[in-house]
Amino acid sequence: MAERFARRIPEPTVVRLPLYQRVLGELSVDGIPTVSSAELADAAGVNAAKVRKDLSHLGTYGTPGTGYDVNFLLGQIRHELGLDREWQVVIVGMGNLGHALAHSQRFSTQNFRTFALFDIDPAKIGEDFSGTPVRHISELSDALAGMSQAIGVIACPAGPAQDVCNRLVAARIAAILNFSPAVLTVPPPVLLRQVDFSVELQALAFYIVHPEAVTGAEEDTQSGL
Amino acid sequence: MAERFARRIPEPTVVRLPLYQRVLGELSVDGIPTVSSAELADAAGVNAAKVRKDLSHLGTYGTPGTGYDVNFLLGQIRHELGLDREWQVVIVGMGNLGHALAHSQRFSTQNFRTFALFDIDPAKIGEDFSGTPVRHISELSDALAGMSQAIGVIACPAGPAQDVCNRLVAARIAAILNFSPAVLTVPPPVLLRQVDFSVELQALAFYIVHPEAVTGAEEDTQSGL
DNA sequence: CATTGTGAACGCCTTCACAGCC
DNA sequence: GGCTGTGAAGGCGTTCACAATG
Repeated sequence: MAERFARRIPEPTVVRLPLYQRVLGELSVDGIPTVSSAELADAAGVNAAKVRKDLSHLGTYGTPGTGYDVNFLLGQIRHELGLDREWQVVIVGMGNLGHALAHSQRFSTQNFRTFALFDIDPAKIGEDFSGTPVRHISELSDALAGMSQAIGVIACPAGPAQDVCNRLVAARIAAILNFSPAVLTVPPPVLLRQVDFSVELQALAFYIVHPEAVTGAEEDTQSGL
Repeated sequence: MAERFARRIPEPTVVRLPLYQRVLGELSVDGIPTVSSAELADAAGVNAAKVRKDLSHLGTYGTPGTGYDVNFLLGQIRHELGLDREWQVVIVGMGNLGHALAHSQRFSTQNFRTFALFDIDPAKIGEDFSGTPVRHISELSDALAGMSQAIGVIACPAGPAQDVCNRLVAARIAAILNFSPAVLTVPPPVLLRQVDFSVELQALAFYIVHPEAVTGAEEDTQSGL
């Protein structure tokens, strides 16, 4: 059922797969039939050895002397990332960030379907986002009833974040993407990832103050992910 | 001038410093005088050994048997992160995400001052965000003239992102935080960091599809950053 | 006696380099 | 000849464990 012996894929590789997926998608649209690891590496801003090692974790898909078949490799990666099925996403917290995420092309693209929106503020209930109404957070469990592998996005302030998180967990969410600046705790097997703007901003400030601490980017002039 | 012999601080540590900074800020507000590495670790969602090793990169600030002085350590970390000075931030791209970032408390807090907003769409020019007007991107160089260490935020679509990036570089920006799903190239010594929502979403999807690939979180039930 | 700071061991990802294959 | 796949080497952060210390 799974692909081969399901060798474990390192997390750094997992995070680069979406990058390759995006680049391959563009190549596919452009009708380019094959890519070498060097070309793919260049477009993705990494080095060729890393690309080959990453792809080797998925299987032996390349052809020596030629490279990789763009469409085939794209399909394999999309499958590996689960992008060949549809994912239900719920967003909790319809402040400015929630608005932005709900409107985002990128959430609706790639088979991530924004399925429901929630807030705790009565004033926001009922607002409509291209057909999806904002509902009160107390309806969360009902809305998620029967969904087996939904993904929750927390876009509320840090204060209520753990409470929202608990509600999502209680509603049997499979995974949570947390945009609030709060350290959250979830029980297994619920998955949790964090996106924190201010951490990135502070990291940039650190490296401006400490230029000597910058790890020189290699071949090209770009900083890695 | 610099702190001691400016030992190089590993990037994973740099990224955790903002986390410690936040937790210590809360402890400070609560009037708590000291923390042990175990307590700090717990609040930050990491383990105690990591906290001690991280902090040891800054200096010998702890007291055996007692722990760390909250206010003193907070000051040291804030200094290290450059948070004891003010940072000018410009945002390019005033779509939904740009709106959200411009309004965000977190950008205005922590001494990051949103100094100017830009867009290429004439319809958006002139809109006002709590006193900061949206200007046309062609004014970027003028607006940044004389600023030595400004930080640029790219919140536009992938298409124009490299062009925007080039304009920021030409305007002598010190660092760029890129929210667009594009691989950007900048010349040194310009710093670049990437925040990509859809990568995180796709990573979550991957781990839902491959539960066996999840690296079990240790002590507590939380997934790391 | 609780807790720090750190050398050493460990694990893991990255990079190298080249045999193998088209 | 060009390029992949991969074993081996290298580098680096994490974890361990304990001597040192107030």
